[in-house]
Amino acid sequence: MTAVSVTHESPSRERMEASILRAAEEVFSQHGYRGASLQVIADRAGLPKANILYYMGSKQSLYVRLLNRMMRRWNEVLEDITPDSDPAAVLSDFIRTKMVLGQRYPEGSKLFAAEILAGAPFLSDYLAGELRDWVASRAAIMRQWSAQGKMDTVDPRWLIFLIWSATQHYTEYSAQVSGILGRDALSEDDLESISDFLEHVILKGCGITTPTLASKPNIDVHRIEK
Amino acid sequence: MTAVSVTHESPSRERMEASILRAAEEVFSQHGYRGASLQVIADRAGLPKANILYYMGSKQSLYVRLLNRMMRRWNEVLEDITPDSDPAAVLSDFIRTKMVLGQRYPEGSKLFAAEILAGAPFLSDYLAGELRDWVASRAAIMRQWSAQGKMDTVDPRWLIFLIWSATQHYTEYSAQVSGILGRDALSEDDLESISDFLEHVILKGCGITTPTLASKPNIDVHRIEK
DNA sequence: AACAAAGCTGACCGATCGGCCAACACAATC
DNA sequence: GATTGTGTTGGCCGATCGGTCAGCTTTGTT
Repeated sequence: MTAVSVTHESPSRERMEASILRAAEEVFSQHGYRGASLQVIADRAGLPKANILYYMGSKQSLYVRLLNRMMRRWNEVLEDITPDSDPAAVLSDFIRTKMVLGQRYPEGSKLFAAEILAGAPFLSDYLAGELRDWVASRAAIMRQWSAQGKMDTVDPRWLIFLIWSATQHYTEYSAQVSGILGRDALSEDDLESISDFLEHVILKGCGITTPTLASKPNIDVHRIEK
Repeated sequence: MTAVSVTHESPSRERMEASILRAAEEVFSQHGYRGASLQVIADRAGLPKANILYYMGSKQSLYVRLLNRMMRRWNEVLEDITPDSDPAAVLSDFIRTKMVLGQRYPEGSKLFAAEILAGAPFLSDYLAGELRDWVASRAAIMRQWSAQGKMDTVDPRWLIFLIWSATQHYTEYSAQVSGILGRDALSEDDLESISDFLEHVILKGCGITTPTLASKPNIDVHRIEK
């Protein structure tokens, strides 16, 4: 033992666990909890199956660990929002951050999607607890924006769901999107174009006018607001 | 043999197959192709496992049959669209029809979602063929709408994806939605409210003004942008 | 050098997987 | 009443599932 720390792990163990988590995320995201097998995960990580269980204990604890990691990654979003915030800036940032997160963690996003599809057996507490509170608090602020005339009076919960679904679509349905577009993956330009489109439609659709965006033409012209 | 027909099946066989398909759709939609087991499907249908294979041949042919059935159900959508159509009417109908279809076939929608998540192993040909053409033809018409000044110049492909994702979200993520809203399922009023919201935001966001909708209030405010 | 602890893995466990088949039930035809 | 074709199913097959364990190697401490 090199350090007195009890909680900290050795560097080699960390590296090993990271490679297992990476492989497991790929397999779970494609086939869900029941459809994934430890043997396939082990093969993809280049390790014997018993080694996976040595580090992770069980299939379930490995899966739960991946879920928790993904939930943590999403927590950075829409944190600093107040009744005094500018809706245009906040929602634009929300949309773009979500798009970036989806591109940064495609497997994690799909993992989450598969968990929800299965009926959220491991996430039901989180959804009805933490996440519900998160939505409720943001919705309350958006309602104040509407009352202040900063935007149309729309149900903020539907707005949040709209942004979630529209952005996640491009990671979780990447097979469909790339099949239709005839590309293997989305390019940087595609992502920029999509983000611009979503910002334009959603902000305008919610009646959010912004001086910084007023001069911005729709989509087909290349200009950045200043 | 009662009838001369070769293609037609006996009523009892049809009833049996229908009950198998119903049970299989539930299981496949929750756990995906690999995660589903014939034993579970058989139990849910109240039949011995061998009976499933007698009627369906194999797990794969049962799965493919469900996929094809779901693709057929979706074909009714956005069929009658021309450059002369009214974008407001067409897109409003598109949004509402998609919402209704999602509610009518929730398991089928989830089945499709799981297939895409897995990388669309059984649907890649369909996506890159039929569906791509479908999108391309609709997109071409929408571009004409833009050229005619009927709507903003946006990429119609992103618009189609937006409507797909926003509507499908409420069936495929029903576990998340109901967890957050604290309900077991969405009510009729919820669905009406969501449809109104999506129509409002998307049409307005695309710069589509409509006389037929002018009398319709947005959620609560009586004013439509001019 | 001796010992202990941690890392590692082949072999094995009972359960379950998709699929096959022989045996049987049953109705219609001759 | 014998024959034939369809429906039905228990039992079995080899493969694979998640998980355990004994026993090996490697590393660190004294």
